[in-house]
Amino acid sequence: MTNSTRPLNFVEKIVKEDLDSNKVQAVQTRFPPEPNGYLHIGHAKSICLNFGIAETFGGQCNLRFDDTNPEKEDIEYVDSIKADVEWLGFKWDGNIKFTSDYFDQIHEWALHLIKEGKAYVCDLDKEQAREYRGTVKEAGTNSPFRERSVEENLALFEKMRAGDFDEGACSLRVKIDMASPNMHLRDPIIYRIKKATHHQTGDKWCIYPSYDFAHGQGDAIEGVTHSICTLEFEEHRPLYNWFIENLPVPSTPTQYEFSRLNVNYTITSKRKLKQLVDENVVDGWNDPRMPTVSGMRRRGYTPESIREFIDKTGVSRNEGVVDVGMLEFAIREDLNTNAARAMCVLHPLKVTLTNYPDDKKEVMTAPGHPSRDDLGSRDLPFSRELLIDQDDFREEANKKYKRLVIGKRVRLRNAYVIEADEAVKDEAGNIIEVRARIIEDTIGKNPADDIKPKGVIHWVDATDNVDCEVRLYDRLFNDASPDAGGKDYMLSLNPDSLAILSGCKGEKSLAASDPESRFQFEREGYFIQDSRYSAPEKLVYNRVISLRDTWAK
RNA sequence: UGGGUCGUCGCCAAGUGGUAAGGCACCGGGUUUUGAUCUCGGCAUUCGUAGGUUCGAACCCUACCGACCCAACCA
Repeated sequence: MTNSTRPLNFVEKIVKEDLDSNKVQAVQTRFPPEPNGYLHIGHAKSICLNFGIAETFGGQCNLRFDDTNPEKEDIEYVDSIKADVEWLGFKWDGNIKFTSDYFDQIHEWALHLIKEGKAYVCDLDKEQAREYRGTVKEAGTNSPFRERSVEENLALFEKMRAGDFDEGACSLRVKIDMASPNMHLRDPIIYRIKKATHHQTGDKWCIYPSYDFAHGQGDAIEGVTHSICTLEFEEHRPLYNWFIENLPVPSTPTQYEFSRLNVNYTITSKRKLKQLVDENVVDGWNDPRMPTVSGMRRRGYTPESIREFIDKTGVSRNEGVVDVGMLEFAIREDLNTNAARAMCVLHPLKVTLTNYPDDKKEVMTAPGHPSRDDLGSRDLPFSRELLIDQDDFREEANKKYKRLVIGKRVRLRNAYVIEADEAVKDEAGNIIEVRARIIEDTIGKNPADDIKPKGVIHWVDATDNVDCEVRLYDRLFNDASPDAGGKDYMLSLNPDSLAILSGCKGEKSLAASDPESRFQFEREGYFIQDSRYSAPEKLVYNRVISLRDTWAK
């Protein structure tokens, strides 16, 4: 949600000014992904910006697939992108658009340019074209095919279209300036031969327009007023404008650039993310450790938290790196107020309450949330044998340790205060059981002798509980900038990014919970059932994020 | 000896000639049956550096330094 009190970002200011000055009547934006991969957190920023602006200024935002390269694109991606945009909570206006919807029009515009003497078919191959283009510091040279006649160009382009040439044999170029300091203006290629089947147009075409020759035109056709993209397209803007000025387009959109989102300890490059998937470093594009929208969704992030994170992170032209801590803060903030509480013991250790009758059973009642009555309450069976976490017991400890210690007391959350008497060990010396006593009449009140416990620990009944598997995630990379300066990010993978704990014991109420609902396992963190592996007979929980821990080990 | 863009607290980010918002992180106090939450307080005499203009500059000018982008028939 857009925070109404925050100042407008620079793009919003431009939109507001254009609206106030009547430069535009209504704002029209678009989110233009290429369907060649899954959406990640960086795309989420673009989505929030484009849809967000339309929303706050009463305009519209289209979803348009920029599908000018059939070799890299696939319908699978089209579907996942649609699902991700919707999940994030945005609705595009009208039908979904495809740049390929405009191929006929774009083709006509290519013809228009040829007739105007502004475009020509060039027979230079890739390598030759590169040589003629010059370098970033040296001017290029005109192609020897630059002065072909309009008739010849028309005929040649038609042969390209008809499939008479092999891929790479020639291309259609626009005649601008081979000496321009801007490389994109050195007679850019606007149509190339690709004998590939397109996911939308099938085999209708064997020539496809380039990004530069399609994007702005698509914007113009859709009446996009503000074409928002990332900084690397800045140098394309003169070309973008050139086409808008030299073609009889129906409207005149303007391109604005903002800096893309970078998050430390994270990579956001489709190619690199794909490598993690292909090499099975992760469990697919939606692995809970992936910065993809689908991965974050499976991890347990809420759409609200992602939108909030992006809002707090701002929009500017500064190339910065946002601390993952901000993302973690956003999801903790959301889940703290919205997730129901529950108890789950991750590393069970048996506690026998020696002064509690073997045949006695009680049912404790605990609130679903400390401050939200609407989240109801839950019943917690309690008996002589309980389970607590191994980390919550020590035979002896210093005063800083606020959990169970022999001879000391601790509060069992939502139940009695207990005092430990002895630790039972196996032959190897491992503690396998703690023998303790309850202090009578301490439910909801302090001990009568006024010796108050220092801490509170969570627990679960030793038999009346639900078994589950818990997956603890940590950052995928140990390096804050895994791929900076051409570093090999595969070398900084965190070997401990996933820890699978089996035999965890959760409180009884979990068995009946909705697979989609998120919980705070008290004193541990926030969890959600894993959409891939969890089943009613075998619950699997993903840890979304741990609780903030100032005690820090 | 090309062009473009950017440099405000550890991180993100307002401010655009009138004397440095906010968030994250961090550090303290209080509350607390989650070492959580909540709450109170602290946290840039300084805006990449050096000059200049001005009564007054982070904002204007000049030079310098640093970072990023551009030589796919990718987007």
